[in-house]
Amino acid sequence: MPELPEVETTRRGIEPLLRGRQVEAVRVHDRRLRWPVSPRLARELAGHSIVAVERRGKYLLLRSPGGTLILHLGMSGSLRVCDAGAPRGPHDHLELLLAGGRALRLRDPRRFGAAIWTTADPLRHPRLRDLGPEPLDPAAFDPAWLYRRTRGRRTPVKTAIMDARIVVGVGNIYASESLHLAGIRPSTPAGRLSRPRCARLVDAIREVLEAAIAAGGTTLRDFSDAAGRPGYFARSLRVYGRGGEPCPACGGPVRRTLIAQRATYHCPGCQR
DNA sequence: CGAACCTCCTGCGGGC
DNA sequence: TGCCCGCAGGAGGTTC
Repeated sequence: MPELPEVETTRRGIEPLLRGRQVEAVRVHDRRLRWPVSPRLARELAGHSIVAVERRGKYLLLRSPGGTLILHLGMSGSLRVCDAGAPRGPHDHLELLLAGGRALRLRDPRRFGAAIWTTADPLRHPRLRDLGPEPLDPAAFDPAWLYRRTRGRRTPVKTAIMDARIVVGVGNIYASESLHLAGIRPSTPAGRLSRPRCARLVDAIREVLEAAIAAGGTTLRDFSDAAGRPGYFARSLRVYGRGGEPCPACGGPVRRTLIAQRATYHCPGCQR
C-alpha cells in the first residue's frame, strides 16, 4: 500500500503525538510480521521517550535513548494513534502504550510489514544501508545520478525507478504517474534514457510525490493516516487504475500493461 | 553484477 | 447466496 507520500503523511501525523512522549509499555499481539518481532523490543523500549520520528524511504524510524524502532508498512500496514482503551482490531499486531493514555498501533492485515528493533545506528542497518537517495532532496537525487545509475541497464525504466537502490519511495502507483508526467513510456530500457529525459523524470518524480504528500497520500482501498483519515490524491491520479479511460493530457485511452508482473498504466499517445 | 521469477499473507470484488 | 479466481499500494530471496 504505502509509498513515500503515505509514509510521510503517517510520519507527520504521529510525530507531534510521539515526540517527547514516554513509551510506558510495548504490547506485541502477533510477532509474525515479515521478520519475527524481537522480544528485546518490549524490554528495551519500555520506559524510554521517543525523541524523534524520522523517515528514510518507506521506513519510519522511532528514535529513543534506548534504541530505534524501524517500521515498514509493507502492502497493507497503517499506523494509528488512539486512546489506549479503544477496541483493538484483529490485525493490530503491535502497540506502544504512551504516557497520557494514548497508544500507537500498527495494523497490517497481510503482515508484509516489519518492526525491527536496533540499538545500533539504524541507518547502517542492513535494511537501510543500501538505500538510494531521497527523491525530495535535490542535493541527493539529481539527473546526473539517475543517468549514471541506469547506464547499461536493460530493465524497463519503470522497474528502475522502483528500485530503492536507485531512488527510494517510488512504488507502483507513483512510478506510472511520474512516467506519464515526464512523457516517458514505462517499458523504455532504463539505459537508453538521454540526460534530458533523466532530468525530466527526476522533476516529474519530485512533483508527483510532493503533490501526493500535499493531498495526504493516495487511498485506493484502505490507507488512512494517523488519525484514521484517508488521503485525497486518488482523484488526482492521471493514469494509475484508469485503464481504458481518457488520458487527461490528450484524451486517448490509457493502456494497462504488465511490467515485472505489476500493473502498469500509460498513454501510448503522450509517452514515448 | 543484472534480470527474471517466486514468495510471504489476507481481503475484496467480479463472474458464474 | 456461495464459491472460486484474480488481483492488490512491497521487497527480500533464489536462480541462472
